[in-house]
Amino acid sequence: MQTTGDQHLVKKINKTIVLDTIIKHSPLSRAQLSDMTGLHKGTVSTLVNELIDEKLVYEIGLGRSSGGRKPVMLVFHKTAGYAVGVDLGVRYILAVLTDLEGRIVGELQLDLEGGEPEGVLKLVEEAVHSLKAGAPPSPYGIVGAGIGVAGIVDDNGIVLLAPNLGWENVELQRLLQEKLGFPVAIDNEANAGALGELQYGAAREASDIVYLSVGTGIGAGIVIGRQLMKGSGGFSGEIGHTTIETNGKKCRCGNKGCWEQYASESSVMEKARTLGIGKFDELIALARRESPEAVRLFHEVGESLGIGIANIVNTFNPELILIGNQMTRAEQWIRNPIERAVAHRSLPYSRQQAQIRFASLDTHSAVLGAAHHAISAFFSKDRVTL
Amino acid sequence: MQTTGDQHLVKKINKTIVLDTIIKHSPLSRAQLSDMTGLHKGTVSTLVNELIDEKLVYEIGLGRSSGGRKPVMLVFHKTAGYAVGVDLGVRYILAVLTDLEGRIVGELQLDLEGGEPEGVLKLVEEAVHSLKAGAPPSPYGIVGAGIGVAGIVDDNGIVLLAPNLGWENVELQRLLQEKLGFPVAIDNEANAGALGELQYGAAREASDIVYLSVGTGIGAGIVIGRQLMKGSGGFSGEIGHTTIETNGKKCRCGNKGCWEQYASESSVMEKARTLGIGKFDELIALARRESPEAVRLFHEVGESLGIGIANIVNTFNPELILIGNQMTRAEQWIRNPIERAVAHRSLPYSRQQAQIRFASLDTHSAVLGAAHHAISAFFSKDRVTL
DNA sequence: GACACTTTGTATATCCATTATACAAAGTTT
DNA sequence: AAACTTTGTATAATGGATATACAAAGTGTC
Repeated sequence: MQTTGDQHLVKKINKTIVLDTIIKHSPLSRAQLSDMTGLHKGTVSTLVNELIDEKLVYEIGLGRSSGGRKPVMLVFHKTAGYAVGVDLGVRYILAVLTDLEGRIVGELQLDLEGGEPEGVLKLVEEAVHSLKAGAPPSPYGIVGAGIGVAGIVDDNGIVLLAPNLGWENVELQRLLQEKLGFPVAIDNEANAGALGELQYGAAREASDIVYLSVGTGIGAGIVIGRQLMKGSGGFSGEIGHTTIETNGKKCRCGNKGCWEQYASESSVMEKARTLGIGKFDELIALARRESPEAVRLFHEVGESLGIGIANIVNTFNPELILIGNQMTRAEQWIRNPIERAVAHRSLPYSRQQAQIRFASLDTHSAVLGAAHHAISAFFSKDRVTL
Repeated sequence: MQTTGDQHLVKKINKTIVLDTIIKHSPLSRAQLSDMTGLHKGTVSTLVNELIDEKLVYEIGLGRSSGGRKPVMLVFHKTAGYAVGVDLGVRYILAVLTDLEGRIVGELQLDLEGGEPEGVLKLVEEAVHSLKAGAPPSPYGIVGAGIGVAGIVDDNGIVLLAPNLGWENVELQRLLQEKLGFPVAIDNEANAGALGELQYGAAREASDIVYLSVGTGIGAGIVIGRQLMKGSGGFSGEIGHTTIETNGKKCRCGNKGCWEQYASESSVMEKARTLGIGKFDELIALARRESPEAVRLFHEVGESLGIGIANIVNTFNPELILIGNQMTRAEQWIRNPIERAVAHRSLPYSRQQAQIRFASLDTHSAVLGAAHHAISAFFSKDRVTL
């Protein structure tokens, strides 16, 4: 039994349009809203007044006249509530408190040494509580938390497998939600990153993008029509395990020649270790000092990255490919090799439209995406889009 | 200025729901419709009566009583109009006339030897006219034509490149529409095939599928949430040119190690030629007679197909992968090698959900998908879905 | 067969969004 | 100061959906 149409639905649709327009273009008058949305003046008035009652919008006073009565300017009440975003990495927990526009108002980072789910959960809980304590008073309080996890997450917020954390079948969503007392949403780290860039970063204007989280492994957050493509079980984007070398290096996953064996941070570090370099930071530092070996390693990983990116270009015809996570730090050395490989290996028509860029939110793509997930869940009750 | 909500929209939404339900479950009474859709009895009555006026639905008489007044049974008027589907292959033109439910009521096939767009267009036009002449009289007549082309097609129905036809920048949609006098829709062959299987074939119940057209090359029609994923310019699905062997065989596209160099019909035939076999039919015949060489060739191509399919499984997490076009004919020899390769090379969670099957419409996936495109365009004026 | 009960489908009233119209308030321009 | 503009609200009209009542046409039971 699908959702049918009635007046209530119409109102939801129009209210969504009005609120979205205010969020995107405020400050704005009712008259301007009517012009921009095509809704009748009276309709806009009614809806805006309801939004004001709900504390989601408020009036900031009069604007400039253009030959008549001065308009009352409206703005989105971005501090009507706050959201928490958590990036649950392998070696760290990064947590932020944001307002409803995704602006960071509190941040907290702590190191992690893997460990049992219970212990890590405790730490996450503490981090969230401490951020919550720092949140200014607001009508809605903390509207929810979003967590981005470096692992495979299913539709029910269960972490099926997080190899680098050593987790299997952890009911993260349920456990955290019980402890925190507000809604919790779980996503994998690449999807969270894609959401973050889509909403607040380099992909704000884009529609079809692929966000690549290049760290220990390679994961993709795939966005089609500004919506995450999650796959039938929520497992899509495990693109690091696609084969780019039929009889290539063995991978932990059981396959041979997986992309991430050639293009991930781990794959560079494996080679770097033969040069006596143990940490990614050191390798970056070496490359900065123009060490030919370090630069060569990055050139190699860049070419390998380019191969997989060309595959993405041919498969998805996206308008934008964003490279995120640790590997962004090597941008200056890998950019050219990537572009060369893509130029050689992708089809002209798709390549023309595909921009390749680096994540603009830096290390914060995933954590902001997670926060956005919470914010969007908060609004989703009253939202309908066509 | 987005579409806003009003009563007209509500009516469209509900009418769409009612018509879709009738199409899917007819024969059906108004009372049953009310139950199934959740719409009020009176609303259903009004909408059904309008659909009857529009000749899209009619009453076939009384049904069984279940302890009260007998219901009036309604059915979709599937012959209220007809659609034309054309599969414009490299060596043939296959055209069908279908009713509004996609059932074939006329078919026509002719050989093609490549050639200039003008000549081919003329042939297509003649084929369509001859099918149109055979269509029974109906309220709406021919509602439109859909064409599936073996090449790269953009959003405006321009065939940017059809290497095997030798075409470049042919304004197929405009040219045909002018000549035929009814709406024409152009798709590439893989997208058309995906649509066909989605609507009338093995994917009728599925939501996220990848249809692989494995012929001269390999193209994919990617369906997410029962919608074609077209990419930002309409060029998505050129999956045959993804790299599975970094330094592999050279491809016409300029890349090395493209999947279709190992897993397409052409790639098998290239090997077959060294055995003195010139036609795919011969190779199939040989394999039927259990020729070890022929069977070995198919085993090899099966394994290669499996590699790319595993990549698809990991990337998309689809519920269904359909293998279509010429290669379906080798099903009995390639099925096991494909499954073995996928089992070795894809991640367990995604693999569990991914069924791999062969196109159930056989050689007609694309032509029926093309016809469906025309039908759905005809209905789209009055359709809104949430 | 009479009676009670069900089921179907329509007719009419009510509800509630939007739009249309009118208008008051508060500007600018000449 | 007078004429015109612009903004925002109040009230009526419009057109959908739902709610209610009811007639028509069944079934089942004694």
